[in-house]
Amino acid sequence: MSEALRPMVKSRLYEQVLERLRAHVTEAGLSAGDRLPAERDLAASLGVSRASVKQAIVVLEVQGLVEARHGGGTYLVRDTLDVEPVEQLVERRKRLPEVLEAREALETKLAELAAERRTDAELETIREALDFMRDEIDGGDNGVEGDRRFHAAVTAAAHSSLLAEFMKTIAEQITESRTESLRQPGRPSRSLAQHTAIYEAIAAGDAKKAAAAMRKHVRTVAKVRLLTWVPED
Amino acid sequence: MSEALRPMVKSRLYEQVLERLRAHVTEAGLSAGDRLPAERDLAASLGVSRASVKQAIVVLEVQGLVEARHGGGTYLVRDTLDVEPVEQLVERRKRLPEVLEAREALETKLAELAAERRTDAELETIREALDFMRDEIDGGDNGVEGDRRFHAAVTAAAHSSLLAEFMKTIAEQITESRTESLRQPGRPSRSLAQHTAIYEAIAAGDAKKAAAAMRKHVRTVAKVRLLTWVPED
DNA sequence: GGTGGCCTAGTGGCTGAGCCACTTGACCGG
DNA sequence: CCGGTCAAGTGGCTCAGCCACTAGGCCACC
Repeated sequence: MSEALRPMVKSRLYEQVLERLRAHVTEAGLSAGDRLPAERDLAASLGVSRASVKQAIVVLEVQGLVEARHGGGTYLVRDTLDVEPVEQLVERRKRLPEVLEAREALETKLAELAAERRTDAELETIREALDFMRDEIDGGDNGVEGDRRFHAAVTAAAHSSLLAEFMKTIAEQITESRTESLRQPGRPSRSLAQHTAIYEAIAAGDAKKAAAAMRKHVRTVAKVRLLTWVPED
Repeated sequence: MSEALRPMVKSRLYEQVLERLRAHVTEAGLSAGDRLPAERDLAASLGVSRASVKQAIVVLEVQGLVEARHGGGTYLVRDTLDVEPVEQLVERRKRLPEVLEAREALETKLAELAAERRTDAELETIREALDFMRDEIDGGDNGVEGDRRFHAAVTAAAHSSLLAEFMKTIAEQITESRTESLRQPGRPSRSLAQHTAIYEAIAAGDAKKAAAAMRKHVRTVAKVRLLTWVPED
């Protein structure tokens, strides 16, 4: 596998402008309310066209970091142009332990809510996911798809779009840990048992037991993941 | 009152283009992988300059909704251009019950982690917040600022930037419920007692007890809030 | 019948010049 | 001192055009 299939992402010009802009704000020690240089000046000093500067400013505008006043200049909204969005936070691999903590917090509550609110149809969907996982495992697979469906179904049954949204932001990282966890010998069948326990608590409408079962399950996954954890960079 | 103080939010042109673009994708039934019309065609059919179309596309690009390939066209990454960011979700007032659910999920875990990880300095900060709240209440105030500081200190002591980030997205809503809760007669002193219990569990390093105390506290707040809850729109 | 190279139309990336609308602040007359 | 005016500065937007790159058809060659 050579470097032939490298990322090869040619940085767009406005991205470079963005970086220079952030650097400028930091170096010049600008803070909220301060005015940025005029677009024309920025274009000239950065050696790019005004259109490219404009694109960068538009990006900062939609991110709420800057406010452009027609005829009055462009102003900083915060003390920095650096964005620390959840997405970026999640990017860092070393944050995986944090992701698993967050998962425990969220899914425990989701299981509790699901036990209280699930409709019969939603319960059926959860059951189907469980069956699917069982079939996968019986067929020699590790049941990762059934696992995914199960948790998705529980999340849906909890009827909390806010918690669901939080889950979505860490979904990718969870997928990683799921795959890794289920690769451990003997894990799939034990995982199925844990899922079954969660299902039964939700079916019975026992919120407390559902939460406890989910917590136990998630902690098991986290433990496996942490054992194989190797700090990076 | 004339129309003099109209909304006055002059929508930037690229924002209008953005809307038209989203509408087009929906109406034309485009899905992931499909190609958008060429920039020149879009500019012509929307009656704007190519630069404005470009700004809109740049916005979609940084949001990861679209992928522009130099010389190869611009392609949809998902089935829609609509974004449902957490912020937007939180905006809706009717979601407040969900916010309180999320708060319980997050803060319970935060208290647990704080009990395990807090440094002595962080514990001291939590204690100071508690003292501050007591002084406020003794002075006839409702202790809302001390309350805020307390939860902020616990969040910091948990050392989980991801959970902290989630808390930040619902911070504003929590402030509302906090104020409303502490306005109830007799609430401030009872709230102080609950906070003290949380503090002691964290001080003792008892994660389980800290989580339980925090859960109880948050549920009390949620209950008050829900009692005064009046569905809107 | 492939197979590989070439060529061209189409497309995004970017520029430069320019006009308009709006803001700001200094200047001037009362 | 006040109020109006005006010019410079600034963002909003357009137009026309060049370049770099991609995709797909075409053709010569094997």
